[in-house]
Amino acid sequence: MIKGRLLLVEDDPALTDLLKWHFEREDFNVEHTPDGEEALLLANERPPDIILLDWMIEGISGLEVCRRLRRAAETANVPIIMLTGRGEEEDRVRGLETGADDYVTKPFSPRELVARVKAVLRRVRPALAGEPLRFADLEMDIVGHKVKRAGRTIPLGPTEFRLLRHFLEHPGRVFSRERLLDAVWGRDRDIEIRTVDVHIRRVRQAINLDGRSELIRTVRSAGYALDDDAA
Amino acid sequence: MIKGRLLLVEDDPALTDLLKWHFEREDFNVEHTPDGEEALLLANERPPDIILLDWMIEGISGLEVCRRLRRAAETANVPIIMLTGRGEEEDRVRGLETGADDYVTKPFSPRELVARVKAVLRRVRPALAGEPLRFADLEMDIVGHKVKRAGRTIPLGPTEFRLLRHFLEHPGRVFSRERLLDAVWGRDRDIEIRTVDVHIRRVRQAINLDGRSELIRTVRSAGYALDDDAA
DNA sequence: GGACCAGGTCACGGAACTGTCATCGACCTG
DNA sequence: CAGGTCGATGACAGTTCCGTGACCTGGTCC
Repeated sequence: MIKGRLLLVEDDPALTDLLKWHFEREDFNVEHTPDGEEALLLANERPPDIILLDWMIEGISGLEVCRRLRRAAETANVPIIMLTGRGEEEDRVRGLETGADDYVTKPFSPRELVARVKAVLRRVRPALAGEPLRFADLEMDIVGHKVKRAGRTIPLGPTEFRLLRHFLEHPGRVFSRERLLDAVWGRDRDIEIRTVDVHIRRVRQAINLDGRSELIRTVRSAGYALDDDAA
Repeated sequence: MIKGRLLLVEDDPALTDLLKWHFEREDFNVEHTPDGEEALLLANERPPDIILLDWMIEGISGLEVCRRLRRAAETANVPIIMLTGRGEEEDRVRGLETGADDYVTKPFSPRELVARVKAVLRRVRPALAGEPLRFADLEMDIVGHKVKRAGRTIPLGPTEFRLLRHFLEHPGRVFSRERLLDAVWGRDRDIEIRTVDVHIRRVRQAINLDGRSELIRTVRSAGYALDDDAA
């Protein structure tokens, strides 16, 4: 389960490796560059969920990178944590006032940094911390009423959304049509049982659009289930 | 201009005075209590904009206060900064994982703490920090009551302004018409529910003037949401 | 008072969604 | 392999829900 995309801007190879290891262990997707200009390009092209920014890097200074990130509309809301050897109060205050969300002084504990990243993300992306439902490359954001597969947004009607949600909340379990009617349509409604088939098909069509693998397994004479390798 | 209401939970009188002085100089409205239980009561009754919480206080521990604040719906979203003498990595990580937004170790610089409070508020309540709200190429200046898209100023009526503001304060989330009425028009007002549609349309018209992409997504049978790729 | 403006309501038309059916095909079973 | 069962599919009509233009109201500023 991927927690988010992290851009690490750091020119010390040893520290880079250390951080990479820690964050990848926590299921972050880590991109890395030692260069300020390149960081701006990367961030602009595909904004990450959070940026770790060393103050002293090749090319332009981290502070300037921070300032420019804030100015560009695409990255204005991306949280930034500054990493630095400069521990003077003056520097800290300047870093925070430039728009950094946190300011961590070297040497620091990687575990603490991970905790700080999570704290910031919890704040900025309730969707990320609020644990969207995931299964394989499928991702459902409940509060945002949005479904993505491999990053692409999938259009779903209300009933299809509820149906898929029910599967995502009980991955791997097989549900009979009756139970699906109860859970998705409501216990009292009087619906033809075969209608479930049709909605299953619609969900399948939607989430398999660009030739992706089947995720809903048919269990003959039993029902349906969400499954990694459904035929 | 008042930057916000701050609740200080701290039992050291000297430190209390020092912080009070610093924050009041920055136009914060500071409430104070040395007691954990009382802090919970105060916060519950009228949630402040941010809480500074000492770990070692009379009665229950700061960590426990933090946990309970997070659990109560009224205060679940109020940012918390922990102040403490406990500098061990273990403690820091635990504090951050309990739901604190930042963790500052004594002795600390009051100026840095102020900067950290502002950084957290900038994130949580951009309006309080005097920061404009941003989403994609949309920009709202709360104090100046001005909205721009891609640099161009957009005229908006008062109600449309409040409606858009509400979306900008909770980007990506879906709101039902009922909830929008509560949030934008006020809980008690008796307004026809479909009126929301009309105002949504007016906001859309205004912010899409020069052929720009749609930002407000319609979620059938659920409501509306601010969204990057709203069909 | 009259012109203007923002806000609220209404009703129509159309788009999207939903449930049903008939048919076809896949799979099991003996 | 033949018959039977069960699921998949395409089409369709009814319904729900949303977008829109038009209208009405109340307030405000000359």
